[in-house]
Amino acid sequence: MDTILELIKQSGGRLTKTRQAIIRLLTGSECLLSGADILAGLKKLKLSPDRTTIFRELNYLTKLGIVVKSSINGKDCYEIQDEHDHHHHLICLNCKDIQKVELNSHLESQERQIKKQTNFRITGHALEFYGYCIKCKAASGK
Amino acid sequence: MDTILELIKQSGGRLTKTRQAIIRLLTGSECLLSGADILAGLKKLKLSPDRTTIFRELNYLTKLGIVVKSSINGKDCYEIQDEHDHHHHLICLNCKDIQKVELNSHLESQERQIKKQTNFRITGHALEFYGYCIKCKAASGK
DNA sequence: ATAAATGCAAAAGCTTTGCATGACC
DNA sequence: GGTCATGCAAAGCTTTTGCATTTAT
Repeated sequence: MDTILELIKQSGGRLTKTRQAIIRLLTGSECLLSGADILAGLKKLKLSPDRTTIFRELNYLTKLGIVVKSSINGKDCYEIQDEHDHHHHLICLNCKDIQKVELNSHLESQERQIKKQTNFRITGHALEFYGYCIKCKAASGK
Repeated sequence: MDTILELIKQSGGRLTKTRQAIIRLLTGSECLLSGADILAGLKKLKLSPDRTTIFRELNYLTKLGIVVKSSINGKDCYEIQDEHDHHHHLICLNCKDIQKVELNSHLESQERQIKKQTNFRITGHALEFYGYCIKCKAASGK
């Protein structure tokens, strides 16, 4: 958290209320948040910035590498970049619920392999499993 | 290809020109195609259906399980569902180019593990690596 | 003949841009 | 005081919906 604020100041950014609240929301979240999720979270904190501000902020944080952006169901979703918390997501095709899942995966070694083979510089990855959560299994037609 | 057409007929669907052309485009494609990509491909074949038709068609094929939909850069992208061709994607953050990559991955066994642990019914997954392709490495600020 | 597919117009979501105003350091 | 951040209005892009018409079987 402190390193994040440091990074922002270093790059000439300011520590506004909204910015700090957004970072706190993302840091505290167990899962991916959309622009709308962030907006809802801020309202609970008695902050009501314009949607424009949210998106500008999220793009700003993405460019600084503080958050990671991914696309789910046509929406941009964001989460804090954290080398140590390595997880992925289960996305229900019926209720659109997203849940976190931990994998003891070999993705890191595979990334190294890909780098060698393709010369592509990998800066991150997203792994999403699609299907039906417990509640929606019935609705899925088996 | 024949099994696909069979599946469509069985479910009461018709084999229209556009539908067949879309399936051929997706079957022939090395990579994920967006709605706009499909539209462009059809124009080359002297077909110019409305955008609406494309999206309706892609949703239809998705529901039948013939194609798989995923979200990339805020756009819905589609590819033919193929159990045997198991690959993933490298997405350049700069030029948005998508390239295919083959992984000798352990994802299948991990899917089984997740099923046990969470009771989530997994029907598919998407693995995307983000970063910078060879051409764009320079533009990325190293 | 019947049900499915299409085109067109319109709207709905989500995200971005431009510009003037206001806030942080 | 200068630069960064914000709000508002408007536009952009992708996708969806409704309805009347056409087409495949």
